[in-house]
Amino acid sequence: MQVYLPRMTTPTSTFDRTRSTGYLANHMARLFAQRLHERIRPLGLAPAQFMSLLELWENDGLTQRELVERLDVEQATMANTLSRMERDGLIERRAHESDARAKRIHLTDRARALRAPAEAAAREVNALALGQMSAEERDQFVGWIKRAIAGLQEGDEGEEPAGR
Amino acid sequence: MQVYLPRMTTPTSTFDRTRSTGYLANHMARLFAQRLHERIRPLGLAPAQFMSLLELWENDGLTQRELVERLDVEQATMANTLSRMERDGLIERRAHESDARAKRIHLTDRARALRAPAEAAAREVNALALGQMSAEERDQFVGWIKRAIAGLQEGDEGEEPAGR
DNA sequence: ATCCTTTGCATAGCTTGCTATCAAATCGCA
DNA sequence: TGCGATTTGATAGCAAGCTATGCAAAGGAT
Repeated sequence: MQVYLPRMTTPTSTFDRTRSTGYLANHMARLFAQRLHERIRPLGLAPAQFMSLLELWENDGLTQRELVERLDVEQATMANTLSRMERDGLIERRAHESDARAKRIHLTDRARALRAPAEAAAREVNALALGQMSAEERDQFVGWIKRAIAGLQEGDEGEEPAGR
Repeated sequence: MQVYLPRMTTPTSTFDRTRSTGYLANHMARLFAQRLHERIRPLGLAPAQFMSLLELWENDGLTQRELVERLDVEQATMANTLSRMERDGLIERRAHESDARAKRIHLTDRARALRAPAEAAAREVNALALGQMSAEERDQFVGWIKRAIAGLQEGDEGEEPAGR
């Protein structure tokens, strides 16, 4: 039954961060990055470099633009990450054969050699997070994250009006 | 039935980032931050400032150390965030009454006034992400994120041996 | 052929995360 | 009492995310 409670001057728990998906997503992502970083640091890698390598290991010679589209980061972010990777001897930027503006990103031998240990590190970190879950639970978890991503992408302010 | 396939020189899809929880968690968190930022930017707020305000709105006068523990970021990160908030007139650092090292963080009127619109923005973003999910699904999703967080925290290398 | 727009990349400047150090204050204990 | 160890906070330096700009090359339309 509904009863009247004395009105508090300060509203309590108006927004509970410990129950906010956005807050928890941020926390979880920071922890993922930390655990990954401590494991790949000995390889001379940082998390965003590993992310870029994941794509380049499969598709050597992509342009910066293609990487940007596949990894969904801003062009400027990718340009800076690639510069650090070039500095560290992981990639080379070679001229594009038919477009003088573009450059093809090619892996060095060093970068190719890091594939197995780096991927093993990432699998280790995923296992930490998913530890107790069954295969079905993991699939459902991943599915929900993907649904959340889709919802957040639709919510983009600058979204193009459909059909253009 | 198991058949032998020709051995590829390059292992294909050794690690599929589109199925990696860590990769997806990073992507989801970036999108959450982007959607939140576009909504609270007009208020003069950035995401980490909002996160700190969530705690200070409930507990004005915490020390930096207390904020660090509650939000699980490094002390240096919090010190810098607080400096920007001070610069922007959101907080004041006042002397602690019994410990000359510590400072109490107090909100300004401006910060207090931003509570309602900022929390509304955050709720909007959460709704974008959770859009179609039922209440039960949301609870389960949040529960799994928390389990992942717990697993990742245990996996901390520098963890203290239990009982010390 | 010549403009104008679009595209690919680089750069500057900002926030937020991290590690590593440092100074000052406090605490604990001999 | 005093001294070493711990604690609190600031600062430097780096990675990686973002927006905003600028430039040169490519493409398109007239």
